[in-house]
Amino acid sequence: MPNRPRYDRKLEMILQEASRVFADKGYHQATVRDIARATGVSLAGLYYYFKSKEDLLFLVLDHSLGRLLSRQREALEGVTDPRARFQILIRNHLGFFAGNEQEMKVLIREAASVSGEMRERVADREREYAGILYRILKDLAPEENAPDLRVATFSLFGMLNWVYTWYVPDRHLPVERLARELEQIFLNGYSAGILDGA
Amino acid sequence: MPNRPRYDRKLEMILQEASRVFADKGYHQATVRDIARATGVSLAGLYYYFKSKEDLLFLVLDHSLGRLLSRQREALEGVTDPRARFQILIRNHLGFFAGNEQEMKVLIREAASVSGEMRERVADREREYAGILYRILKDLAPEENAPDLRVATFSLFGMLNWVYTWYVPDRHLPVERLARELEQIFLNGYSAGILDGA
DNA sequence: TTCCCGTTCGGACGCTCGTCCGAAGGGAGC
DNA sequence: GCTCCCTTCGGACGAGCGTCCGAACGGGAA
Repeated sequence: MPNRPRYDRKLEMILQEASRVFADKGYHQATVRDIARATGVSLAGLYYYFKSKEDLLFLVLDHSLGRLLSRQREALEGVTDPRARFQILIRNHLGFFAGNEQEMKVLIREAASVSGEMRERVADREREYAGILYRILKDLAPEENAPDLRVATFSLFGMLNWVYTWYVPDRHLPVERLARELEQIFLNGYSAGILDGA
Repeated sequence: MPNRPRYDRKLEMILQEASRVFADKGYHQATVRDIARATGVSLAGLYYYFKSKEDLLFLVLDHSLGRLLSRQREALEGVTDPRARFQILIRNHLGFFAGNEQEMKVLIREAASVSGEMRERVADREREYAGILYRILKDLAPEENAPDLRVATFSLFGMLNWVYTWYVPDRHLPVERLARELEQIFLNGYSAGILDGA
C-alpha cells in the first residue's frame, strides 16, 4: 500500500515538470533523462511513477484537461444566459492559458501523440469540451443565415488555440483585453466597428 | 557538373514524398529510412540530395512556402479592392490546403523544427505572408473601434490554420463553401445573420 | 569502345534512446 | 532496535537513429 499523500504530491510535481519539458522541447524530442534532470529524480526512479514515456504524456494531458474542464464547469454553473456563458468560456480558456502556458501548449500540440486507449480517453474529454462551446453557440445562433455550427465552433477554437504561437503576455495587451478583442471579432466581425458593453 | 533536369526532377520527387512522410508521422518520428522506403532511393543515396535530415525539412518547408507565396502573389496581382483581395487570399489559402494537404500540414506544424539560419529564412517568408494579410486588413479596417490589427491578423490565421485538425474534404462541406463561411464569420461575425454577395 | 564523372548503394560507425534488473535506502509500527 | 515494505537508484541492455565511407554503376562524349 503506497503512502498516498507523499506519493500523490511527488507525482504531481513530476507531472508539472514533465509538462514544462514537453512544452519546451516537444514530446518526441524530450527525453526521459531531461525529465529526470528537471525533477531531480533518477532515471530509474521515475519509472516508479509511470510505466512508459507515453503513459507519462497521457497523465500530463489527462491532468491538464481535467483541471481545465472542471474550471470551466465551475465558472459556468448557474449561468444561463448564452451570451454570458460565451464570455465566461472564452475568458476562462485564455485565463487558463495565461496561468498554465506549458500545460496548454502540451494539450494543443501533443494530444495526438498518445495512442490506443489513451488517445480515446483524451479525445473523449476534448469532445466534451468542444460540446460545451457547441451548445453555447447553438443557443447564440441568429435565426437566419446562421453560419454552420461545426465550422463556427472550430473557427473559434482555432482563434483561441493559435494564441500560443504568437502571444507574449509581457509584450502585448493583457489577457483580459485580448479576450474582449477575440469576443468582438468572433461575435460581431472584424469590420463591424462597434463595441458592446462587456 | 550535375545533370540538372534529371537531378531537379528527382529532388522534387524526394521533397514530395518527404512531405508526405513528415505529414503522416511528424518530422521527429519520421526516419530517413522511412523516406528511403517511400522514395525507393537507398538510405545512403538520399544524402546525395540533402546534407542532413534537418536540411531536408528546410527544403520541404522552403519549397512549399515558395509555392504558396507565388500562388498568392499571382492571384492578387492587379486587384486593388481590399475586400476582393481579402477573399482571394482566403480562398487561395484554403485552396492550397485542399490540394496540398501534406505540405500545408508540415508548414503549420514543423516550421519551428528547423533551427539557426534556416529557421530565420523560413520565419522571414512567414512574416512576408502575414504582412500581406496585415496590409489587407489595415485597408479594410472600419474607421472607429477597429480591433487590434495584430490580434485580428493572427486570429484569422488561427481560424485558417486550425482547419487541418478537423476538416475532412469528403465528409464536410466543399472548400469553396468553407471559405465563404470563414469569410462571413471573420468579417461580419457569428451573430450577424447576414449574407453579403460573394 | 573507352573513359570520365555524376550518381547510387551496402554496410558499418558512434551515439542516444526507453526500459528494466537487482540491490540498497529509510521511515513507520512493533 | 528490529523488521518490513514502499521507495530510490546505479548501471546496463538491445534497439534504432542519423550519418558517412569507399566501391561500384552507367550513360554521354571522344
